[in-house]
Amino acid sequence: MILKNLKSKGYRLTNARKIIINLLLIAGQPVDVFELNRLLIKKGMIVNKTTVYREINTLVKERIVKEIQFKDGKMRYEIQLKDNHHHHAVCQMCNKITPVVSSALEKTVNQLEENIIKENEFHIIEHSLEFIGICNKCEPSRAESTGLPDIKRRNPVPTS
Amino acid sequence: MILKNLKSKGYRLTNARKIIINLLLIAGQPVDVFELNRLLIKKGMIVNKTTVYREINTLVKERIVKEIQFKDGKMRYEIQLKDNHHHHAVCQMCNKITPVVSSALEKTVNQLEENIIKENEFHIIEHSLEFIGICNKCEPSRAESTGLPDIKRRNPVPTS
DNA sequence: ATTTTAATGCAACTAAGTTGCAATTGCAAG
DNA sequence: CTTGCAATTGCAACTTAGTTGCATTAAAAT
Repeated sequence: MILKNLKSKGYRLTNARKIIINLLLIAGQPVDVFELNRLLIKKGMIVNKTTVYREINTLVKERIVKEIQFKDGKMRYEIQLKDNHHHHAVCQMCNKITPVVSSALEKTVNQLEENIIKENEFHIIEHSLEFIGICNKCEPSRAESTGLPDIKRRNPVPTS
Repeated sequence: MILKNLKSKGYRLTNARKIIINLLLIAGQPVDVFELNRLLIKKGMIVNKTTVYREINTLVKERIVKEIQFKDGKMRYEIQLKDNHHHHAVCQMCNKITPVVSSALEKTVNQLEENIIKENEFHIIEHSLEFIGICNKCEPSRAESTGLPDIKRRNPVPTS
């Protein structure tokens, strides 16, 4: 369906495009370009990084892929499946990503968006909500160590 | 109070530190390092970018400053005042930032966080919620133009 | 005033992402 | 199935945010 949709819009179904879409579908969680490249190589395909970036931007533009930023300075990408709106809980230490779904939350957020549109006169296109924390697996090691978590961020927060 | 707090923890009250804190207090909205530098120069202070980055990281570490990412590839920083938890609506076109406050939303999010902690066994430290859209001022020009908004992003989404 | 150590500046570096351009390749039409 | 054209790709060089090591400077405690 994704491919057909793209084709109908004049895009070509190139190898790179098809494989990238497939990998993102399989991934099931946000991946960065480095990871995507690793997956491509594993599939026996070497795709230039320029192409990967351009391809992803095309998919973002066509709203097939959604961009997500955690705090490590790189964009991550996730396939947008219909009726699959969700958020993420990210472990500061191991970067493990857990999807978070809550209809109650969506309801409140949608309500709020309507209010913002009315009151602040601001047209909202989308929102991004991320939870940052420490997963169960990393929690013990954090308690043991003298230091703070081995946060994988571009801008590391030093030990307090 | 911020300065006293820092001093009590063994930090020195250097010129750069004091001015940076002041500028962030005055700014009242998230600023990036480029902007912060501009403000410093306007105040007659030239501070090396390394120092600015290091200073901000110190303030983040001490939870005086909060990091926020929109989608233009640079971190923004905002002073954390107590009882001032809020979110942001960002205009894709002009990058104008509007604070969003909603006690209903906080309530729902806190509820959700408790559930995540219980069910997913994930310890949540913080969350980030941003609304992306188009402000009133930019909306007309968008309607007129053939193309998409002049999105100020590192990874621009081309016109469809 | 002296000393200690945090903070600073500098220059060189890293890494994510972009750009211009020439070469390649889908794919539609004949 | 060949041809032509525009979309796509690869490459190399570039941009920009942020980092690091190290020598120097400057708070502030004594």
